[in-house]
Amino acid sequence: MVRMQDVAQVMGVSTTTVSNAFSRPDQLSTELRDRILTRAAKMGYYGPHVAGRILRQGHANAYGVVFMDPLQSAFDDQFKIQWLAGFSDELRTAQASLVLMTVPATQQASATALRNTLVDGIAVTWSSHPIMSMARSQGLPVVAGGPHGPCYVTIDEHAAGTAIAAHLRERGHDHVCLITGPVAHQHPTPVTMTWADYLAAERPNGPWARTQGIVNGLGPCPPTVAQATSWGRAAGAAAAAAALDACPNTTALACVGDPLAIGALDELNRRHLSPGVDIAVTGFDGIPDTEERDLTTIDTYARDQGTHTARLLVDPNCQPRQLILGHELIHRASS
Amino acid sequence: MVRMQDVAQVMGVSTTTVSNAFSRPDQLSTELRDRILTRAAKMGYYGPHVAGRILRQGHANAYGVVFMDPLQSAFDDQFKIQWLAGFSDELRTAQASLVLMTVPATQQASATALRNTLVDGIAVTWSSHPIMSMARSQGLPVVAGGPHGPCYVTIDEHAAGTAIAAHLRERGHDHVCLITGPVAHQHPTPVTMTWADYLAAERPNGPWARTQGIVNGLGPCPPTVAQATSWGRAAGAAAAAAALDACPNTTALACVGDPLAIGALDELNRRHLSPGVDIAVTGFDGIPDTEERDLTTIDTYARDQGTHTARLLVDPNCQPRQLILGHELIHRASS
DNA sequence: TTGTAAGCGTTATCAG
DNA sequence: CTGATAACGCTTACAA
Repeated sequence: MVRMQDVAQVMGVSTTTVSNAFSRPDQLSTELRDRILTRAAKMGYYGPHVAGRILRQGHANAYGVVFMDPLQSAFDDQFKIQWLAGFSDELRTAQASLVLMTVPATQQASATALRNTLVDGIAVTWSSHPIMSMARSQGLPVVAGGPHGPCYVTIDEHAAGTAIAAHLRERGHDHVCLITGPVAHQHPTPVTMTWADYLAAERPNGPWARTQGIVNGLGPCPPTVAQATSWGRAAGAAAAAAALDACPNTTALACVGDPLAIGALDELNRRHLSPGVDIAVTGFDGIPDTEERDLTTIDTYARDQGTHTARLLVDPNCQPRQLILGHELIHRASS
Repeated sequence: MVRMQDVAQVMGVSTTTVSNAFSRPDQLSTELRDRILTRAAKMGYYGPHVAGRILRQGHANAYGVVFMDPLQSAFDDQFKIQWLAGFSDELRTAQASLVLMTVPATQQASATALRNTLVDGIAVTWSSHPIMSMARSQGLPVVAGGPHGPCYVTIDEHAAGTAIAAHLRERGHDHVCLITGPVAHQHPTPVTMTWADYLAAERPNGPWARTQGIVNGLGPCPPTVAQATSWGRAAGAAAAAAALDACPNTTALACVGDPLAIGALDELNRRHLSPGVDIAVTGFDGIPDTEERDLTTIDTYARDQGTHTARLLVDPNCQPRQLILGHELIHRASS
């Protein structure tokens, strides 16, 4: 490998001058700089070695995004995709690198990840992960995807939930079924229950705030709950089926995520029921697919959340550091 | 910042011993190791600094994946998503980091990217990009996504194209329209033409091999060509509409990518034509959506391609280094 | 405008 | 099992 020193030696100048030729053009004459650059190229020297620069400067200009599961599950999630697109674009304009980290939610895995990854900060897309506190205690900047810690980007999930519930109430729905995914407990098949039972059984994990928001917005008419086996579309269809069978008088399905809601629409199709006419369906997040399916939902501006997260990471002086972005009710034919 | 040396000094041992305590447990007594580790933790030392290690060892244990466009377009592409999932899983088992690089296809951008990114090798998902030769000339390992250079992972695109064309011929289709995306030239609206004209007008970029394979497989009945304005679903629908209007006797639409084909199915729906009965439609790549739409396609095993690419990158001794993986015709109702 | 020299934090080698 | 020493390749005060 040819080093900066080699170039300097051949040219009969100091390494400083060669360094400047590459990184601080204003520190030497254009003429000398050009000579150095062309000579370096001829010698097979293509510029300062990244590792050396990083060690010296003390930062890598790279930021990590933490996902819990095998990446596949993140890519199946349009919300995360949109979020990542925004995040990535912002990093690119800042000339920074993006490192994708898949880290199981354990102390062990978090420690290993932090010891093997060279980044100047990390973003965690959803709620809590042991890596968050671990990174913070090591002095590594962290931007969270929920209202935890000193720096985060989120929306007012509770208010958003309330808004969509209010939308349903205005339309006279007083037999709502809430369709949600696995939170603390995972069942092998969809389970239906009363809100009171659900409240007693589950822990406030996952999108708890939006769930509570929906229920609060429903006011005096607590929903029944159908708990799907995953947050995906097929699981949503199965849960909708279970809900409709268990509570035939249901007039609306309030889903805690868009994929669940799209699955519910699938199930209505299968039963030749018309969404928005026979039964209302609402989603949550505003992923692109909701438009085609004409699904009423809350747009949580995933892309913007990603953009702002990157901005906080790149610029430690960016204020404020606890961002609660807006959301928007998208009223479509499904309600 | 607390360094390894500080720990060594406090403990009254050499830095070597502290280093060993973290990285080579067999080089010292368990008892001493434990004392060092607990003491280090107490001092706020969480393990060797990544940048130092990287500089010393000469490798970063990180690998880059290069995308041309803003990441959004990569995420809209299910083939790339699947590919990336396989790639990522393989890297994870190798304990290596994954760096996402979005690099416009210019010399300038490629040079900048290589100078700012710390990776031990890169993968380029499709065909040629200036960064490939640039990286190789700098001694950085490159795995390509097409049959170029010393190391690549691909399938026999020509054979795959021939296979799907043969499938159509067996079913008696002799008025096939080939639907493809923009290759060298981009038109503002879909354009239809004869194969001869297309051949004369376009350069052998993009998925040229699979296109030629399809045409060869069609044998004595050259297709007409409809060139869509992008590789996406909506563009596929528009191109299908143009094709059906221009050539009413068309009996089959052979699409060069699955999204185009799904768009074509959309258009058939709109015209109340039945895929596989009134008109045959075929796709290419075998993305997950094809199953639901009952689309005949070629599964190119995107995930496997990603996995093998990562393996070649991680293990420079892995042989052979020019992989042509298998593909499979998936016969469904659309033909 | 250019040069000198001191690190940045680690690990490999080799000797004890 | 432990320690001294020499890189790894670069940047940046500071001095000339």
